[in-house]
Amino acid sequence: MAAVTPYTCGLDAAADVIGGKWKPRILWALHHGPRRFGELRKEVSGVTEKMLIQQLRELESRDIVHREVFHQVPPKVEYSLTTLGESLNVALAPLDQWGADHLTEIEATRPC
Amino acid sequence: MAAVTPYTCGLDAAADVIGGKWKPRILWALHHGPRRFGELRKEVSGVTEKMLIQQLRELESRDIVHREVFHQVPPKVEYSLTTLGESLNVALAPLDQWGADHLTEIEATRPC
DNA sequence: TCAGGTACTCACCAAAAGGTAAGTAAGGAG
DNA sequence: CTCCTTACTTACCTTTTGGTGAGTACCTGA
Repeated sequence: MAAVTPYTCGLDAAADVIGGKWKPRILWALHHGPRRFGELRKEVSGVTEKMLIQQLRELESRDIVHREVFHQVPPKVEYSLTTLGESLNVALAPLDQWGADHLTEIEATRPC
Repeated sequence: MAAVTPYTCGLDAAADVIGGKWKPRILWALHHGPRRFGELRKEVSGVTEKMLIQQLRELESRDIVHREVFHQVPPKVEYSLTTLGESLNVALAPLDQWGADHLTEIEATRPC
């Protein structure tokens, strides 16, 4: 019998979902409520439009974020967390806390 | 005033530590106690020697895992979690749980 | 003398991820 | 008729990450 899942544990699966340079920051930004594309671009500083869209699309296809288009000119698109996305953020909270708690150590051992 | 930290939140810092294709699985394998290099190679199925060492070295430099050499022939090296590593694993537990809980959805929306 | 077992180490290559810069669409304002 | 805003989209390039396969060091036991 071959493995039914490509993942070896839940952590493995979760890592697949939040993997990518900008996803944690996007998730964190959306934690405070729906955001427009342009707002996210500002809040997630350093991200380019291409990367932001790419990551949002991936999160959308994973049903982590919801995309709502308002048919206006100029266009308006709002991104928000789905129920699944909110539960993911809840699971992410302890990790965020860990990172905050050990920020000094983490920075001290940062490569380069 | 420039930012003092390269990280924008704890999650960002944590992601930097656990980033890499094999780190979550290595961490999970070490959760059950110290492991020799050869044991990890078997438990983390699919990993090559080069990648395993590389990731272990990174975790070691971040003070997440401890490396202990036994001066024998043939050589024996044991890897185990440090206190920091254990606390990281604790923070990772909810994420693992989330992944396990939503395995079906995650698989269903997997690209390719 | 030589194979065996363990933990690496290295040179080289392939693939994936990320970055840059320019362009598109749509309609309202001037 | 042109500019403005917003949210993308595309082509192309660079960087990072991961993979392959071979080689090394060490002592032991046959």
